[in-house]
Amino acid sequence: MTTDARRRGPYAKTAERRHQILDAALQVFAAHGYRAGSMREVARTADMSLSNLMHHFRTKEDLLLALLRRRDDDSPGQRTGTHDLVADILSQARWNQTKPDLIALYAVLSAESVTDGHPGRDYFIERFVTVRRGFEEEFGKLRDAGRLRPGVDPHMVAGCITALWDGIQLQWLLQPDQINVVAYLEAFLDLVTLPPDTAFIADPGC
Amino acid sequence: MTTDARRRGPYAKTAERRHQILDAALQVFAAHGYRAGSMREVARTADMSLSNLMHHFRTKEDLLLALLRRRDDDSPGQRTGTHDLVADILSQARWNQTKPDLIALYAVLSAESVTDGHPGRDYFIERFVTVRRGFEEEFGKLRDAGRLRPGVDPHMVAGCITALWDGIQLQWLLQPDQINVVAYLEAFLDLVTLPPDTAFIADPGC
DNA sequence: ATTATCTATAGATCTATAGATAATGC
DNA sequence: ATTATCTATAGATCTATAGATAATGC
Repeated sequence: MTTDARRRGPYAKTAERRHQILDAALQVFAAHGYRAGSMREVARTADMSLSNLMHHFRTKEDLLLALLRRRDDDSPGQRTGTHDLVADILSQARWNQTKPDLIALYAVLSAESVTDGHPGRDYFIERFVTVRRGFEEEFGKLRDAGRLRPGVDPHMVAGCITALWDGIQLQWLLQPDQINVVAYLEAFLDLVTLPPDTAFIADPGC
Repeated sequence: MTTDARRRGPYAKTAERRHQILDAALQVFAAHGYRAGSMREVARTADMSLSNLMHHFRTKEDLLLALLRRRDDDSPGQRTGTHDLVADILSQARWNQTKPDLIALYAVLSAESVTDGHPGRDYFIERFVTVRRGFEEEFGKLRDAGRLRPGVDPHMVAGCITALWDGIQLQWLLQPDQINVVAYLEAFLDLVTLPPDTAFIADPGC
């Protein structure tokens, strides 16, 4: 009844090897999407045999889910920096420009995930819920600090900035030289927020 | 030297047949994307043999491009209705909810088009340019009519609404019951525009 | 002795073509 | 006689497994 008592577990280098594989998968799925990206090419990119790849990740679906879950660990935490929401959003957007592969991965996979039987669907549903909820909370704080333009609803702003951000990054991926992601986000944030000092001026009304 | 003088051209029913095929392709590519959607399944959906399908569209790429180009003909013209831009945008958004297949097709293919060697890439680049330019012109008119909030740039609004619209539709495709596309668009438009009558009140300043 | 790695291959696709027959139009 | 349609198949994938050998750890 002892469920596999004599299991040894992964060797010392295995964690690093899996990390290398996920790096390769990121490249391949960003460049071709999940469906068109092949396990063979991931293996080739990671410099190993197909069988060895499939020893580490038993199915293609396992590989995708592991890749998606990794972001939630090693990404720079989506705005952990200062206590200024607007500045943090813009600095995250600036950082994104340095990782076009990562942006392409999420743009391509999130859209692909609406297709029939896509294994990433649940991940992206949950991710959108989480991201919107996080923004809503932070914009709520901003409103409480009197820094949100009157009448602006944190829930609406949260949904809008999530959608706007993804949408404008997609256009940027197609025309990197034509689209200034940061400028669009800044213009939108300017619309919904008030500058820190105006909080005093705005209150009395005119 | 006469370049094919004795060519007869397509038969009477051929145009309609091609239209049926494009309907099938819309279903298949919306449900699976371009790469994972197969010619076999398009043929099956259109109730014909694979070879017959490939007699009408010689390659899969031809089929995709024909499908993408068709939209520009038979869609309701992207806001031709009234002379009120805001109302037209919202009514178009409402109409979109009745065609989830069409929305999925464009969401999935536009993102897929950023992948290596995707045949739809040029189409989507041009489409985004056209859509943004159209919006910029229309929001420019709105500004000239004094209906744009002061300081709002038509170019920026054009880019923002294009991105926001696509982004929020993607979230709607994943969670149709949670996401109200029209409400988000309306909230954004409320931010950038002034109600028709306030134009008189707003001018003098306070 | 267990894990990591390899070569080889099974079985299921997929796009595209070859080559035939049926339907349509000059 | 040309176009529309079919069955059959070539050739190139792809995921996953079988079964062997090399490396690591108890």
